[in-house]
Amino acid sequence: MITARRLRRRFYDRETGLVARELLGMHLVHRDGDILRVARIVETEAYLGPHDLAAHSARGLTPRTQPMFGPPGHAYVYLIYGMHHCFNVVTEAEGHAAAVLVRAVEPVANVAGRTAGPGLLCRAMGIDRRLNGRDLVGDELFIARPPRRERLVIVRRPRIGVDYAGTWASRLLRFYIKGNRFISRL
DNA sequence: TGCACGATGAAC
DNA sequence: TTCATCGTGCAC
Repeated sequence: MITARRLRRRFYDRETGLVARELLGMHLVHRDGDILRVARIVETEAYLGPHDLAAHSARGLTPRTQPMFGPPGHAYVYLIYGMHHCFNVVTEAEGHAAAVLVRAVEPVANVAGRTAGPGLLCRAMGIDRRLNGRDLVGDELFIARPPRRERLVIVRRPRIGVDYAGTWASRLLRFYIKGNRFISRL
């Protein structure tokens, strides 16, 4: 059972940049009705908290950003540009309001269509706002260690689409697996 | 109640 | 480079 390899709460209750890096290579799992969709995480971005001007939590606690302010190991799913969903995992202690955006995945099982981009991977994996706030230490939506431990070369880059965030725009908080062909942008 | 805009993706 | 499309947050 893949649930035996599921990440526990304490994995998420750590520094967000570290969680973003360690999520690379992990398997994102969505029990979508009778179908178990599995994909390997290959690209992430860290959003550190209210002091990070690129983070949604920088505008304070609002109905939308509520999951970010909640306990670690929960999903934060929101709609962007009126048509695309973005999937994040909440990190660090409750109230810290940090999260990791999953930007690209590589299909492993029951995932069809393109997955190189936050909106595309949500569509391919059947993730939408119904899953907002979902506990990732559960059976419907979770992240699990891959069957084999592998050595990865990780690339660090500035985050995508946050040019408005002043000095925070240039921080190296985007991470991806070097050479992977599912990366959203080089 | 109105309005500017976005952690995107696709077309041109 | 432009545009589709609409929820969110904040101004009025």
